[in-house]
Amino acid sequence: MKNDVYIVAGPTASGKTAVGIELAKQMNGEIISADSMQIYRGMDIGTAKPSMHERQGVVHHLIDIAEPDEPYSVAMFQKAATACIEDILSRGKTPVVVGGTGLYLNALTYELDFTETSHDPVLREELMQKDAAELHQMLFEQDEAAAGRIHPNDKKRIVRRLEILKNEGDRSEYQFRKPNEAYRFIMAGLTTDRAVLYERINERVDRMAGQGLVGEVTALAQKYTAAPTSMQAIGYKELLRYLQGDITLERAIYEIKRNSRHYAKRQWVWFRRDERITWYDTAEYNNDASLIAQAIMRQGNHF
RNA sequence: AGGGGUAUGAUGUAAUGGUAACAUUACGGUCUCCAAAACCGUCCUUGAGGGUUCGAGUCCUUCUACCCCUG
Repeated sequence: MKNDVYIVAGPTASGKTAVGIELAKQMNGEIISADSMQIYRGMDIGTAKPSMHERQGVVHHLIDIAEPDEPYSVAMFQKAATACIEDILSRGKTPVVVGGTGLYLNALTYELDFTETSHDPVLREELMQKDAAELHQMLFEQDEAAAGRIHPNDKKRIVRRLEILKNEGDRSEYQFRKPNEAYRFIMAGLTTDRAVLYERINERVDRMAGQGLVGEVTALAQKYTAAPTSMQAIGYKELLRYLQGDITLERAIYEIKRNSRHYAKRQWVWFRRDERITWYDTAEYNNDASLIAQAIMRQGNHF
């Protein structure tokens, strides 16, 4: 019999953190964060990282495991999260994966093939200099199928594909979305009325500002000169521009709110098409994390 | 109150009298190692009325609103 692995997904500010903690408390579980930004140490306020107090003694994995200037990727997450699941199960506890990074969750629930591809920063840099049309032409010559699938303007994916082709040849034979059969995934999605969520996002950004987000970003900017991935995070990239004097603080806050709304929208789109997810409208549960956790446990039992 | 100026989508702007355009927002979507990233698509406009003209965002006129100057 396969072991259960609970997954709590949903857009930002939908209440995943609290529900995950309740779920873990009620079923003797531990939490694995599937969040591409809570990975980084020191990025606390802006990523809405749960404080030690909020964690209520529940063990959290994959939070604060990298420095902001260290590279991190899905491939590393896939490996680390799988190890965490095994570790938690071996101690007789239940893994509860909580997170809003869709690709990370897919890396766990599907058998995405991230076999050792040597990163080739030199090649990448070189290719990024070229214009999109030229790159797409190069891709077309080497892999017609991929060229058809990837939009000519999508430089990032074209370059990535060329990198794979150069370093390990064609591996187009792999299945597209092959489910990971190793565990029984119980997938729950949290959602609520769009206008309500957007309002909550706006309020949360104001709260983060009040809690000292500007100070947090200032400290990080002083400590790390180059942090390519982590400083793309919403709340950080905008405030960096403010600190450099490019935009006003008011404008930065406005952009953080807007970018957070866009992000939430993309998360919806991503998760909505995943028919394995059972959705819970948090308003129907009075936004009570404990009640929602109980409903998700019933979902697990009825599977 | 007198004089001058401006009026184009939600916002900022463009259009020798000749198909009203661009960016942002909003909305919809894509996704196999930077994913809070990257990329694609859709909607919405000439302040109101009258006139000149084959044809008006553009020229004339009245009104309205806003801005500046004077007292």
